[in-house]
Amino acid sequence: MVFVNRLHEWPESAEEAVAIQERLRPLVVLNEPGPDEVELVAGLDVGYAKDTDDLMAVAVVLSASALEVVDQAVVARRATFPYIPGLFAFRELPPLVEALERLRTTPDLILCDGYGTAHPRRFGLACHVGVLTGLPTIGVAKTPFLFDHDPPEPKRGAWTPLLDTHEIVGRALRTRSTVKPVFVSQGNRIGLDNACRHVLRLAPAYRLPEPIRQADRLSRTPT
DNA sequence: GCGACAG
DNA sequence: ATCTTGTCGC
Repeated sequence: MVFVNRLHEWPESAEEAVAIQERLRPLVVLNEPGPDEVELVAGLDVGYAKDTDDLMAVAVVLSASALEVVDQAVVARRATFPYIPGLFAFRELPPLVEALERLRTTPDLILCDGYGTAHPRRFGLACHVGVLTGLPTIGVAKTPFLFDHDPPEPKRGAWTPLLDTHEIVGRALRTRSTVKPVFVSQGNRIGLDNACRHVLRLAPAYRLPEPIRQADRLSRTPT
């Protein structure tokens, strides 16, 4: 089970949402190296229905050794916040929080689809989840947002920095040779080197790390 | 001012 | 995010 800090409320406007991000940002821990070995790793993802505001939030937990699903929770909900770039955590977080609370295991690490510190205010979804749970989190995104990067060498394991002008906010990490990289950033309580090491290890066969693949798969399951 | 912009 | 078949390549 994951205990989520409930001393927070959801915003009703974009201005409120930005204020919450600025208020919570100082609570993110970025100077911890993070876990060396992990036993249980969670993956989070949200699927959307085509013509409605219905969404499906999924939290799965895999064994780090065999990469097999050992726990899962699915929450179907109506979205309460619109998609706004930079604020999209507020759309996905309410059902994701509920899914996390419904798990019966406690992961050592959480992988989120989207960004952590690679965010206009350095407070993407992975940071937000990290602050609410106190657990180590990593952001894994499929596209670079506002940031620049050179293409990594076309070999699995190669990476280049993800840059906001001259500030490093994450990495473009190649998890499969000749395949478009994923974009990794720190969420909470883990360093960038270690985060990339875990992501690479958790993605032995496909572009996306297995916990996120499994969460994505389950979020597409009709009803 | 307009468009682009994690999912 | 979602709408979508076959097809090229390792």
